[in-house]
Amino acid sequence: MALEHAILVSLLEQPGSGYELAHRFDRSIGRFWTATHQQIYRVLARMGTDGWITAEQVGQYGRPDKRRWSVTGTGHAVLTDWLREEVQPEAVRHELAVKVRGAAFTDRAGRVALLVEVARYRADHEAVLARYLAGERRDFPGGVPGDDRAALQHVVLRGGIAYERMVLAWLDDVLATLRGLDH
Amino acid sequence: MALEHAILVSLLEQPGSGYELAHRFDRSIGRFWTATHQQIYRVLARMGTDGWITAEQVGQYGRPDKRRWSVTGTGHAVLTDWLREEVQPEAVRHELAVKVRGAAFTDRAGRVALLVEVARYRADHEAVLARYLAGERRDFPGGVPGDDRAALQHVVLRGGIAYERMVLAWLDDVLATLRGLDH
DNA sequence: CCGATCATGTAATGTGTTACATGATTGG
DNA sequence: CCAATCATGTAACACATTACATGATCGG
Repeated sequence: MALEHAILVSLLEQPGSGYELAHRFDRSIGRFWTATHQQIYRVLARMGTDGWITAEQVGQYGRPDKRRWSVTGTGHAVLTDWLREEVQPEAVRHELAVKVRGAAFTDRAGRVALLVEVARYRADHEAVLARYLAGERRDFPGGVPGDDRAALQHVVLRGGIAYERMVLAWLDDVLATLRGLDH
Repeated sequence: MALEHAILVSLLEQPGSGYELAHRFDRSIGRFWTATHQQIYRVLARMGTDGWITAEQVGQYGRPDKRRWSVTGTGHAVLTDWLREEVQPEAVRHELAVKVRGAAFTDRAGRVALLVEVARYRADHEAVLARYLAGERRDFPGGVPGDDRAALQHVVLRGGIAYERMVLAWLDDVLATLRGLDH
């Protein structure tokens, strides 16, 4: 219901090709909305025919041509309307929580395997946190807010940082709990 | 990829009908995996034909008959195999974060509307936290762990509590940021 | 010359959502 | 008698994922 809107925000921040958008959805935007390039191309095509965005053909020397999409007046209006709608409760899908409860129904070897996997998963999240903190130092040095756009991007990044810190603390709790089970 | 597994865990904890499962997915399991009754019935049927679960017809006086599903040996084996697989990175979909960044492209009135909506959303999360804490007092009084299953259920609940506290703190940050923008 | 990057897509399948559909009992 | 709860499903559609497909240039 909102990939369109995430794309509108991203193109308003910076016009670009489907390929570039796919990369942003792997990096900055992907922190809070994921999408693959296949999804993005399909939705861009629909948004184009609906008049929310327009493409400008950009010839590049030694590169395939690309289409630089930017948001039209209609697209901007669609976004402002959407911003006024209620925020829907998030659909939660936390696989690890299912596995932790499932650990009650496996043997000692299975629990040890889960413990190892949780430790690996924890390392992934530690790396994500490190990336966020590096991005924060790079893009928001000194903690002084620039313009409104930067202030809003920064508060979203702080959300990502807070999320990762919470996850790491919880994973420590999970590890301690798994270690404390009767074997 | 894992609604089946969430259902296996839930049925191992307690056999029950599709209707009952739908309710659990509205309450306890729904904290970390959401599903509607239509999805659940479809998946239950497939799991039944695959031999992961079996139904026992339960006649009830003054109620429609129901099918009490329970997990077979095959189903249990499917679950233990799945527990050994890698945990996939979660697909993040955080609509509010998109809206916050989108707020850079709307006018003062739109930002005020968003502020009001964030406050409402915050109240929802405060209510969820209160429910979790009440559930914790009810199901895990004194903080003394019972058996393994209770210890695992409790650590998952603590994760939900930590998540809600993190969200509330971040929403305060968002509210302060929105109030601090140049108008 | 080979792998990475740039750039765009189609096709098939799987999953999720919304709407529709039925019918009984219990409690107010 | 009416709304809520128990109980089960189908059908249509929307959305997401995975696999397949192409073809150019740049750097080592």
